[in-house]
Amino acid sequence: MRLATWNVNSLAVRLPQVLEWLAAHPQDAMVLQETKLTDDKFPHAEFEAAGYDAKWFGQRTYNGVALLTRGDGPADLLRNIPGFEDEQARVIAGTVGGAGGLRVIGAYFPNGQEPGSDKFAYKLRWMEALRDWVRAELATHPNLVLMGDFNIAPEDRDVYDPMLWAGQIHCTPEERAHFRQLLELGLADAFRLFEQPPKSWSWWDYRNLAFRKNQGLRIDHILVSDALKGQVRACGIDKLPRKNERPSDHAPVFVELT
DNA sequence: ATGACGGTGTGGCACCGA
Repeated sequence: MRLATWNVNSLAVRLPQVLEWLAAHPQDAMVLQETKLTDDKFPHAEFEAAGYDAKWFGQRTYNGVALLTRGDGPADLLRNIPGFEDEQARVIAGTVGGAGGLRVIGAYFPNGQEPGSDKFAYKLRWMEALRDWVRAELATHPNLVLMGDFNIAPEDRDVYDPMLWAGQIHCTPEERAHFRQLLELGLADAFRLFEQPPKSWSWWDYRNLAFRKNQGLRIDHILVSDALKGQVRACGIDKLPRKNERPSDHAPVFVELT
């Protein structure tokens, strides 16, 4: 089973690249973030033509998420965190493979802008709500994957210049504590289950030739539940799409389960 | 290093992302 996540930074711009990537790397489930499309504009026909069922949840200008799956489409679909009032479209979840199947949660964590800001406070509240909800999901779905753009670099080795980024957004102690709390629910960072090349990032700033200089952060993640941990065969980041002519600033992250 | 890039929506720029 193959699963992937990609922050596409506008699906209107990146649809051809997503279809191209899926053609080269077929997935059983893929989640997208930052589609930036209202629901009436979602290109579901293009995904259906490529063999994918699509579920989507978007809004104007910002945010927006989608869940692409092979087959009949996911069960028990959820949009955003139950009980958490949110005007922003950031979460989509569904179960693939029928009853007792795999619970797939795609999430676009808030950026947070700057520690101490209103947006940072929203990020913290949002992460608390997510954690509490994922805990409940795990209780009913032991086979669970939480993946997406976390906007958190969990450790210094996930940052090209940890001194420069110390205490900055994505790297604050509060954000990292929240990431650890997710792991403590019984989830594992699939990327770190394997030997990985040093300086592995999933995002590079558009500015300052950051990609060419490999100055980036690893902020896109795939967390697998303890029940699935033994089934993880591979996890990696595909940098190639970042070399496209009009790339997203993020690269897709993928995992293979037996 | 955060002005630098890129997307959106608006309108001749501002806002936001990370």
